Amino acid sequence: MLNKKTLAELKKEEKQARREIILHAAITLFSTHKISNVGIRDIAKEAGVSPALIYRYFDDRDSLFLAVFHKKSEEMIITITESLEKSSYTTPEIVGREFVTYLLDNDLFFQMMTYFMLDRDYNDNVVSKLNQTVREILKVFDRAFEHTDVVNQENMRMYSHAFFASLNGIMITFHNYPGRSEEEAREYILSLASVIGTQFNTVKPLKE
Amino acid sequence: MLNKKTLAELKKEEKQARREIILHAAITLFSTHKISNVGIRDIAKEAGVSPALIYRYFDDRDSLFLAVFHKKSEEMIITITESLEKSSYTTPEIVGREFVTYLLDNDLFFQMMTYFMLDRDYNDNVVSKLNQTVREILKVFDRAFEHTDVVNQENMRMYSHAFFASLNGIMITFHNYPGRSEEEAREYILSLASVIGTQFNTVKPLKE
DNA sequence: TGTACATCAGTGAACGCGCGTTCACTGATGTAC
DNA sequence: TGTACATCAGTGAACGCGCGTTCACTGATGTAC
Repeated sequence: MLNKKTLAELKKEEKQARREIILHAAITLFSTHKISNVGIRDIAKEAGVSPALIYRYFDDRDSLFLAVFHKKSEEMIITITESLEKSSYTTPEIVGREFVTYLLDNDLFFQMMTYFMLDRDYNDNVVSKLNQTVREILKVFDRAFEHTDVVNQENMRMYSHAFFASLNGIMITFHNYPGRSEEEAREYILSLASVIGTQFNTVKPLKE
Repeated sequence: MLNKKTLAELKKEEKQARREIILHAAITLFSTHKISNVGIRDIAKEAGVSPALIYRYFDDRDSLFLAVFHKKSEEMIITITESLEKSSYTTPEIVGREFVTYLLDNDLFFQMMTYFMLDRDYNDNVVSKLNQTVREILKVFDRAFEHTDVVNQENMRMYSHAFFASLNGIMITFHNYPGRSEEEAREYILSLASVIGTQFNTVKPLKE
């Protein structure tokens, strides 16, 4: 009986392991190629399996892509959270620089985020998991505004959202800004993130 | 002689007119479908011509798309500029609301802007025309900061860029935010734009 | 004015390629008696 | 322990579709003599 249970568990773990292998292959390719240029055949080849096998582990292409995004999001949240916990206090500017630095150093997470932000016609299943992931990301930002002197909770979330969106915008707008080297773009983006962060350090109330 | 000249001119105008017909067909389709779902055949059909004909007027698909973006950008710049000239003074908050309102009312311009911002592997010709267009758009924002008390010209442009990028980010991040109706999303985006605009009305200097 | 030729807009079909997904099948492992 | 059957991971090829672009061709108009 016990033996049977263990075997079933091993089976399950094995399946999970194979899923991870496919995910890992996808991540490898996404890191070295444009996401939209990576196909199921490529991932299968990289993972050393047949294309058809992928459909035993993922419903479809979108689900696989979303799984990668979810995985990368979790990594991001852990990294940023740990990094912020090291310092005794948190300001929007600090969170902003931290987040943007992370985006610059982890292009894949950034690419996946924009990929899902812009091309929205997924099935319900994908959309609902996507929301969950986005909400988790936003929580990191909410915390940056917890100790500012904003009137109420609702306002706090608005500032947090505005800040998060602004940083995304800076990345999207200037990431590939032409005529600049990668290093120059990086510097400029960090400067702009500081500009925004500074404006948010002590938030100004909206006109009533 | 004079007659000949006129005929040549008419010929040229005629060619320009046909180009416009194709552009107009593209705009019609882009306005009612997702940009990435509109193909050359669709545009040709809408314009009432053969697909092959389009290649007499545009180098390739990207060039046609870019021409649409350029046209829409010019419209945007004119509309915003005229609107701003009506009021006696300009603040970042006013420009911000104006711009975001325009984006919300003119989805096509917004879609094209993000389309070109994210998928950057065009040929040199397209890239250079794209830059030109983006620079023209940025000028509108530079003007919003001309009368703020920023130290120097270089700083001014940084604030202008940060502001522009922030508004884009708000649109991109919350345009399709799920669980909200279109009207709710619109309200929320305008609120966030105001939050950002307010922060920028009197810009705070960066730490030295 | 008439004729031979050049030019060029325009066309529909075809090329060529990519890609998500499915199909029919194999082979190994597990299960029931 | 042995045998018949079920289950299921896994496969390579094929399906089906879309789509940017080009090809070979037509027909009208302009040009030179």
